[in-house]
Amino acid sequence: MATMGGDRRQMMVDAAEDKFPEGLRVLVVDDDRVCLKVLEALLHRWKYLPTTVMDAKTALRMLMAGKQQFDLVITDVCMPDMDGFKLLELIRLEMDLPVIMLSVDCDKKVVMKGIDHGASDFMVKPVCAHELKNIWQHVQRWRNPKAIGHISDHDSDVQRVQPTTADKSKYSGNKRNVGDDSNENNESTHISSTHRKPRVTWTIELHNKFLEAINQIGLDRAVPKKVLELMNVDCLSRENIASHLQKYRLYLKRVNSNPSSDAYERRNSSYNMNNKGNLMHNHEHGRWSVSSGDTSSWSTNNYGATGHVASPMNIQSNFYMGSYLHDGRMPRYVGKQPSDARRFTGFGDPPVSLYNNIPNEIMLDEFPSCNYSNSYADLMRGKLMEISKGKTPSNLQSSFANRIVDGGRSSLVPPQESYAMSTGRLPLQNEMTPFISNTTSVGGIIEQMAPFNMASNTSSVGTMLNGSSTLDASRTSMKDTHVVNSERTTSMLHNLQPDDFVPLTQLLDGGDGASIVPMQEGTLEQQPLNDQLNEINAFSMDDMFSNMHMEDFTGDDAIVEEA
DNA sequence: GATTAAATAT
DNA sequence: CATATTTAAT
Repeated sequence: MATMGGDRRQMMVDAAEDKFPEGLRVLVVDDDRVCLKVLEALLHRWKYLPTTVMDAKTALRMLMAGKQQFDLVITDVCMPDMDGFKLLELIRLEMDLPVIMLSVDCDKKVVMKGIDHGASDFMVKPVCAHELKNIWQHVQRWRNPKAIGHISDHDSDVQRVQPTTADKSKYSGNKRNVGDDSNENNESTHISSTHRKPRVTWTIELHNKFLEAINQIGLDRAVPKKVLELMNVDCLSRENIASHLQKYRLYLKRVNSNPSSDAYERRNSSYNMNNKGNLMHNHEHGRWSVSSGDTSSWSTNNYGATGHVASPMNIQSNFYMGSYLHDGRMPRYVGKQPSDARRFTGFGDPPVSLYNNIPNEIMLDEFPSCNYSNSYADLMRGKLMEISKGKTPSNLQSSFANRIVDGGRSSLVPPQESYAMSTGRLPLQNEMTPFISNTTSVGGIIEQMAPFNMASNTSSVGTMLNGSSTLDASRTSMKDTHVVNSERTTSMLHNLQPDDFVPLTQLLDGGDGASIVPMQEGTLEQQPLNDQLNEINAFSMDDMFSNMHMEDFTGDDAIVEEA
């Protein structure tokens, strides 16, 4: 990190050897003058170089100034202008420094709050000299988590709360997102010893990359390391991949072995498999999931709000290859929600066009036709109506675009995806200003979107994808994704994803023979290519309707109700 | 209170 | 590396 200069480094080296480092620059923040003085004196005694400040804002300014480089911050919790937690939060967000909290209050909650927010330690006032002696270890551990074990200090009644996991953090990885000013080469970035690694959110893009890699390597030969290499996403660690791979495999297993999990799917399997479509199906706990025969489609929000079709039909050993979704929840990534949200807000193309000549009325009627006249359907209908009339549904706000909301929890999203990221938990969920603030409406939006989507899906079957894609098609770039059938042709499938989605490339593979995918035959290939614009719609509608007719809906209803 | 994604441990 | 367990989130 920035604070580590040449001799700093040496210092750390010394520290690693357990040599007591001298001259660590400590910024002490406390509105209590006496405390400040005492701390200063004590720190001096241990050869630290303390700088004292009486308020958090000034402290922050000093820290931000950059000029002054500090190795460690000690801050009181209770301060008038800005409390220690806030300061801690900001520090976490903007820089990479260990912070020790100080408070007269040794209430467990307070202590935990500090720790949870990323404090390296929590000391209860009054602080004794010996407690300060080894604070350098925090610096060291912060910088190099694996180097040291425990901070040795036999504290009095000081509540040292240090997650055991802390010392165990291995692997560099740690990509601290925000403002990771850290320059140094990897190594330097450490993880807050006291913290869990930031949670990685597997966005659709990421997953697509993941799938690409898998496809390239072959499911059976895919190992985390290779996948990681192929993905070439630098914020991921091998562990992240391993974890995801594990989940993915479990998903595949489940899906393959337990067809019953989705009656609908079974019934339509043939369609499904070939299809281009993702079937929306079930969901658990009120969540919809998209199942597809294709790899890249996912629902973006918990309700399967978005469908993407992109599909490389590359088949992995089994048709399911791609579909990630798993139980209804897997794809809950919200990464691009914004786009989707935007899509529904009504700007851009008049929704009407989405349906390509099909009167809205019909659409509207058809969809809910699934006889449930439950509020959901109605709601949807309402929404759809609204939208189709070019209105922006009241509750859909565009402002929501570009926010990353992960059901309230924030996660790290690789920068390259240009998402705001947050540290594992630093960003207090409720006050995480910079990136995810004011999400209040977001939840609502998502909720609102759900019905809408369902509506489209409701159409039965699935369609989610289709329904959505239709929408997408109309307003998005219509990038084409080349899909190579195992066999020959490269059929062009429109990538219905919103522009920002990373299109799947690849696929040609032909992986295992299974790849049949005659699929598009019916629709796609036979479709007059020149239909260009309508192609998609046609295709979507086709599916939609065929599905609708194929099924009497009862099945779907059942599914729906199941929820 | 159950379920899950992702992290972490084995 | 695979698999199991834990954690933190809904």
